[in-house]
Amino acid sequence: MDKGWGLTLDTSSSQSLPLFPSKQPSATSFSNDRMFPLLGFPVNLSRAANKEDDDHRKVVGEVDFFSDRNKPTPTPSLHQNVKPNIIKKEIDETPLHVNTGLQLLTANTGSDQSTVDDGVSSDAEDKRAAKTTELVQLQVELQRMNAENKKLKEMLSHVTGNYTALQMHFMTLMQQNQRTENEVVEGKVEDKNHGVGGGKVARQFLEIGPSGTGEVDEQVSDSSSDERTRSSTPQNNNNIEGGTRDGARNNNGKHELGREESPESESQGGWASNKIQKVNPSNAMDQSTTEATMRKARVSVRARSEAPMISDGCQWRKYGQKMAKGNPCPRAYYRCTMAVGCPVRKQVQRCAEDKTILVTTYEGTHNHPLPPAAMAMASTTAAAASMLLSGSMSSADGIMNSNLLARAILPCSTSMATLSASAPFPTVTLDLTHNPNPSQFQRPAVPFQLPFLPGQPQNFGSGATPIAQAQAQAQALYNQSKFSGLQLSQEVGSSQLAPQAPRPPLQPSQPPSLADTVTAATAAITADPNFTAVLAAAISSIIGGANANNNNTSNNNNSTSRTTISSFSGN
DNA sequence: CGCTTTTGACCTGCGC
DNA sequence: GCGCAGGTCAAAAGCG
Repeated sequence: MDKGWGLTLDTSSSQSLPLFPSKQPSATSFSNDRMFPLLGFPVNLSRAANKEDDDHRKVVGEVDFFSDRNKPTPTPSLHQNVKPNIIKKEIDETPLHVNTGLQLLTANTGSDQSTVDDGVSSDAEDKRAAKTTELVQLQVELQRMNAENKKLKEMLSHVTGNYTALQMHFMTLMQQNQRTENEVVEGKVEDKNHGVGGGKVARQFLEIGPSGTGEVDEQVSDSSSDERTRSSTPQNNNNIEGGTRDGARNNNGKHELGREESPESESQGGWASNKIQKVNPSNAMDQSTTEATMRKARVSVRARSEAPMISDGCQWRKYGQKMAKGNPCPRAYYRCTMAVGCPVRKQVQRCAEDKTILVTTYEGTHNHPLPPAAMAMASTTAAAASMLLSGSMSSADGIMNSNLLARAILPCSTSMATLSASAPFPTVTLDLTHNPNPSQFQRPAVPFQLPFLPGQPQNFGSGATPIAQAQAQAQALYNQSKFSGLQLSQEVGSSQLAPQAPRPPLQPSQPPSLADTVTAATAAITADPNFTAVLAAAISSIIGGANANNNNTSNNNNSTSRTTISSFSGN
């Protein structure tokens, strides 16, 4: 189910794992307790018990020595010899334990007994006996709750540890993947600079090999061997002319060699899924299969926008446009131009049903440093792809992950995450076209904890607390999104914001106007690359998102979380 | 002049 | 085998 990582969290129900108990109207309620860090776990750190204990003291005729409410009891005669100061001192010297009001009750019991000792009537004795019995019961209950509390904390610690390990494992995999891609590109550039031919032809020559047989070229670094393995298909053995062609399409009618000159098709596969299916069934099959699946993963974002293309912080170059069947709007193909050989591509097309909806589909991982804004989207796509593929490869269509993903995304973005691992390309679709919930819009559900410095280098993979980084970023960027997004919405509405037009600096002081239309706001938010940071954080902090969702479940159910498994057609 | 966009042609996979 | 649709390429055109 979950790749056997040793951590299974069924976030669909909070009953199976009582980590997050809701408020209970018992004498040991957590109602006045502090929230446990990270997960909102309630912990009773107060000396004085909560309101119920307070009420209980009133019932048993106790004196509240911890407040200014030291009023005479209803039976002052019973307390005339009581010395509050002495009792308070006694209580203060009583060792305190976290999560318990036992000592207090014990002290109060003693005080109560000392008070009752002065009484002589049988009624008083009966009452005292009843109170004593009740107090004993309360003490037992408190002890039980203490034990349960301790167990819960242990469970929480265990789960947190597992989650941290899982998070680090995920980040390690992401870094390795990124490093491999960088090595691939660097190897190509190095080969190209060595002057064997030049340009595309040289690269093709090197990648195919001097003989043009598609065999492994010794001049190419080991890091790129897998890509050659992918391109060195049995069919490539027939492409003898591959090494002599002039860079145009080869005579064999096989365009795959011509695509080899496109590094993105190799390192990431790009949209050229056909190549991936030609992997040589050798011992590299297992590795390449996983990588190929990784390369095929897509992240699609549906958003209302009047702009021709959403601004995601990257530089794109349009390399093609096609009319897709069933859609009068053309589909544009872009590739990232921020670095030579960046494998990331995206498709942009308007929805046929609603032309105000812009569908942007990303594939691949950047192999170069990114600005923070672009980092957000890159992290989002990478994390979403990894999340999607981790489910598609091991579980039934990533149902579990789809739940987690949607739960993580939805509280922040009011979007609908649709995952499809059974489609030709495993695709996660973030539908941002639904009406946002104002309450969610204003308050991120992810429990942000750390301050965010916009100027700080953002490295999702190196920090010991990547989740905290992501959360912090999400908090800050989310706030920025609320401002800059609305600011952009005005531009969109007035001047039809041009794609990739330089955006004015953020103006946090500008008051957000939630009275804008939903369409304009969504379009603006989507156009703002900062928005994607929220998604990145949400995906990265998948568990946190689940917890947040869990909290939402216990507090309110106004989340419009909806997870569906569908077949993404790409249109 | 260099970069980007446009656009027609080509290639591949898939279904019939 | 043929046609269709998706995806890509590269020459030509456009633009600053």
